[in-house]
Amino acid sequence: MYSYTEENYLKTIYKLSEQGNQSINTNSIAEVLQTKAASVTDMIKKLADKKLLNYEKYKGVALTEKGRKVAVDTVRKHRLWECFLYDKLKFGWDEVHEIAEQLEHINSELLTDKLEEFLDFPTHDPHGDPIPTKNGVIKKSNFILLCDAKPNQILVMSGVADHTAVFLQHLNKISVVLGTEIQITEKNDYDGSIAVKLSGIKSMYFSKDVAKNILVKVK
Amino acid sequence: MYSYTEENYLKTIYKLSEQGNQSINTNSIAEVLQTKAASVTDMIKKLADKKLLNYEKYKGVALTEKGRKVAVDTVRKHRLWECFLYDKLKFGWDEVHEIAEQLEHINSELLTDKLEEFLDFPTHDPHGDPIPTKNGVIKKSNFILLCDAKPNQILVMSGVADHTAVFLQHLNKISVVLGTEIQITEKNDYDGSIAVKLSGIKSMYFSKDVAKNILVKVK
DNA sequence: ACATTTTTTTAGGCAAGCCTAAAAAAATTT
DNA sequence: AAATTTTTTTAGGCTTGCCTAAAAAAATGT
Ligand SMILES: [Mn+2]
Ligand SMILES: [Mn+2]
Ligand SMILES: [Mn+2]
Ligand SMILES: [Mn+2]
Repeated sequence: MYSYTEENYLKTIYKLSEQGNQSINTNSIAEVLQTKAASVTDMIKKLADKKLLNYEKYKGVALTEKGRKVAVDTVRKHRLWECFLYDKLKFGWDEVHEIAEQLEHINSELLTDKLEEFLDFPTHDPHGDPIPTKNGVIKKSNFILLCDAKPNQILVMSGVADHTAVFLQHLNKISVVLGTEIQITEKNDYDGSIAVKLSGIKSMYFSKDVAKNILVKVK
Repeated sequence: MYSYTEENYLKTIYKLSEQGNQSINTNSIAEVLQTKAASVTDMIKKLADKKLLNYEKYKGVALTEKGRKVAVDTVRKHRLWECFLYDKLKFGWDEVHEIAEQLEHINSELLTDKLEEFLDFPTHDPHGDPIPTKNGVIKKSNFILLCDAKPNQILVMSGVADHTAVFLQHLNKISVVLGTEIQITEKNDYDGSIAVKLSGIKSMYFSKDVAKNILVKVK
């Protein structure tokens, strides 16, 4: 139906608009897709012709409902494949994204549905991100940043704000995975670092850089 | 490494050369790939530049060892994915090929290896075709055509010569699947049809068209 | 308000992969 | 051996998606 490239543009625009931005500008799309602004202008004209987004010269773009559906479906496939790679093939959570970038473009509705069933209808991917339903509904997670959480509560590690492999590998190293219980024992205003207790036993310090990229919910 | 299109050309040339043809001509490639001879000439020049095949004007092409390796690896991925779709996702054997045509181009050696392990190192795909090893070794099956088999022996259905969905669906209809035991009770020279007994009980007639597309081995 | 900087678009061009029509070579028929 | 048919290649052109350089518009600074 849509090309690999078209799906990637739509997905990028969708993600940028989820990050608050109302209208998405050319340069930010170019940056995410590692391409040039001129190429973005070319493509958004084509996507606008296909009614996948609304575009006014010099005013940025916004997805139409049709475009949003394609984008969300691509995200759905991406996250389902990440679950498959993580749960079934035993890839690490730092390895799944790159392969899912390829798999998300496989075009077969029946395959997506059967995959979902095979995985037992997962609600979140290995990074804690919600999996959109077949109808394009995506549940907004109410996770908070660990750096914004109150001390002493028992928090459950539920997602990441930084999806890079290096960050995920760092979390492996410090034994923080989805489901790990975290209790903030002390907050340092000076550098934003925090002292935590993991699983009620292991005491550690997290730098601000780490604390601001971990998503938690109160148990 | 190689594009979707390049892999498809190499796979097609490989399969044509497996079918006996020593040197592969332009028209036969065009026919399989549903394209024009002129497009084939374009592409084989590029593949020859990349040392994936040897090409002499008007003389046809033959894969180099490098080209054969790419082709066999694509076949390996295709058949492993067919196993996944059939064994794990419960697709019918008539449905798996089309989706595997997409999945075979996913580029990750680690993925292929982990998939193979997850499937418990299958030796044959859902159509009875052998799965090449990681090093490119492909075991030649010594199956014979049902129409060439001797009467009264107990034969085991082991593969198909016709891979089309309609033929596979017809086999479903007449309850012939991989592993079904077939005994020829009578051969009719006039029209090539045969009388058979399935699983030692069910008597049926197979037309020549059916009998010549079923591969069996003697039990 | 005007000048400068940044962002975006336009213009023109390139590679991959495809096409049709025409030319050239090879194979077949007479 | 010559004529005809078939196969293959060449020539030229199209679309997609990308690029650089230049022009135009918008945003920012003074
Ligand atoms: Mn991902
Ligand atoms: Mn993810
Ligand atoms: Mn197949
Ligand atoms: Mn097969």
